[in-house]
Amino acid sequence: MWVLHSPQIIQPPISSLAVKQRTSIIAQQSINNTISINPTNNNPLIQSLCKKGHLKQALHLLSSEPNPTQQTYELLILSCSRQKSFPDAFYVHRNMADNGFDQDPFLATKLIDMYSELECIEYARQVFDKIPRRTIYVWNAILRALTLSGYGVEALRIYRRMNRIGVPCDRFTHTYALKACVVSESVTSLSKKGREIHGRILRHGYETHVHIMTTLLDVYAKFGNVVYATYVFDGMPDKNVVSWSAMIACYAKNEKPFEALKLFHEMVHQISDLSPNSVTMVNVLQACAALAALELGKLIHCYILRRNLNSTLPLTSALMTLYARCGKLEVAQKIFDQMDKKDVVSWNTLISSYGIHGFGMKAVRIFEKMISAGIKPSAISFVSVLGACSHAGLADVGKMLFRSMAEHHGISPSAEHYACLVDLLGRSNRLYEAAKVIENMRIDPGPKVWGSLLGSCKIHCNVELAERASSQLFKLEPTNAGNYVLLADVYAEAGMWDEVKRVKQLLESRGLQKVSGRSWIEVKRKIYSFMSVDELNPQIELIHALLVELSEEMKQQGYIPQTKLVLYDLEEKEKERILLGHSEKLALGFGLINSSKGQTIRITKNLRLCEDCHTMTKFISRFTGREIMVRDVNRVHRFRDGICSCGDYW
DNA sequence: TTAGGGTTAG
Repeated sequence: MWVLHSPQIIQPPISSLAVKQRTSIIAQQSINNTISINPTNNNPLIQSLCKKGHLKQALHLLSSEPNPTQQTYELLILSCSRQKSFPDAFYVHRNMADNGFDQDPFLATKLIDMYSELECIEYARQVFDKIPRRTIYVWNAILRALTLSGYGVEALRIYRRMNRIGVPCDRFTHTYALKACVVSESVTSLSKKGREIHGRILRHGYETHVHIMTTLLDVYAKFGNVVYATYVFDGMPDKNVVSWSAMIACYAKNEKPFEALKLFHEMVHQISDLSPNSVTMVNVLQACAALAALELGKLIHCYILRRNLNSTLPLTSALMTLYARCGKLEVAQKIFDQMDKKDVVSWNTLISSYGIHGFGMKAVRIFEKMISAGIKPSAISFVSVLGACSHAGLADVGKMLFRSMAEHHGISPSAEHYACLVDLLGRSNRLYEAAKVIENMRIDPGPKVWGSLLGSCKIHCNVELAERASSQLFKLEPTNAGNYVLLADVYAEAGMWDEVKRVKQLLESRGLQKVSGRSWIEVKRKIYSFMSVDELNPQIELIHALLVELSEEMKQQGYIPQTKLVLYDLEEKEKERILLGHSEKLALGFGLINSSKGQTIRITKNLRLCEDCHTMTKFISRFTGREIMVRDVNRVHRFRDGICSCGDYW
């Protein structure tokens, strides 16, 4: 799999102009009296030129230096890395080989780092292979290089080899090996690998080492294993701001935003010698964004300003996301406008912010503006802009952008991009076109692509394609209960109750449980959580009474409860009762009771907003004169005066 | 000579 090239192809460009330049530089340095010149030893001058960033001149001197030293090569290598110059790097490497330095273990480490920096991992591997005497630095360098380049499996193979042949690993080796576990495709096997490394770390007595244990915690977090991550965190005798931030990140990214906020609170109020930094705050903002906790998020924003924490690019993007996901698109835009420096992530954040609010064309315009501003779109830029087209029903614009990815931007569409395209076409009820896209895919359509098709089949009730998609999904993700529920939804919509029963039996026989609908609402800076048919809230009776009253009022105005959405063979009345118990309706009822008239009601839901809840929320917004925002798993819905910003397309 | 936590989408 490694492409081997001989480092003897590229010749250094030496011209008479270069010789003149060299003479002139020596003269200038001499006049400035900064460097003492020894005509038989160019090493000090080469080193000085490297330190000052004059790589080309340094290289011209190297060509006539008969005895380059190790330090000279070290600085040249560093300079090539900094200037990202592959031909120069190659030239230095060749020169080293000519002078017998290419097998020096110290310089080999530097060469591996350099090739890694230049994204030429095959050359790094070649350097490693040719070193007869490998110090632990050399082993660690190749582990680091492979991991940074995404070759996690290769890195772990080397780690295994080290253990097999008895190379004594140090604390860096374990850290790199742990990180290698994360950068790979096969999550299951590597999760097991992580546990093996965990065991080895304990056997080597590193259980109190803060760097290693924080990395270990982070690896478990990235595999979604919150229990193991918490176990590692709790067992750490010394925790610093990085360990705390990693644990907060673990909760924030694994759908445990309450735990993330609780841990942050503990960090601030109970650990006196630790101060949160901007990285900590990024994770805290993510937790607020997940809950659409605007008031709490504003408090956190004030905390950041008061503590004068560095407004780094990630922190600013996290703030934009917070406001956008809480429905405050204009604030996100304002933050973006005030940024001195913007990177591709800042632009992506703005694109997706407009996207989730349903402003598809605006998102496309921002995407174009980003390109005009000289920012190269990333793979995520396309996910963002295609997602924005999908939310707004801009199927043809999205198709055009999809084509432009490879044609104009040199990005090969990944399964995620195909999933966006399938979603885009599927939602627009171009289901057979979407299925055709899957048929013609050059890469393996993974669960995301089939999942997109199944999701669209649910919206447009297409039994044939839903069966096709779900048969694939049942093979690819046999334990994902959501796929069974979607298929059952399609059958229920089509009135195929025997099939509904069969799918539900399949779900039960496999011991799976569907993800319960959950909604959150923030009232007076406190967040309240609701589940369907919630009996825990002390105001539940009051909420039910209010919802029944509103429902009756709606019926008089022509509303028909969409009882077909209830997957149980029950009496109509009972189905209506179940519909009224949906978590988003309970949260809405709670919001109506506990907030004053001028306030916007903000609700978050962990799944797609149900059609009946959508209809009812539209009505309530008009009937009560309230502005209601519901952010579901896909997008933001703003209900005002009986109309939703999604235009009933979501 | 080397090290840990961060933003965007789905």
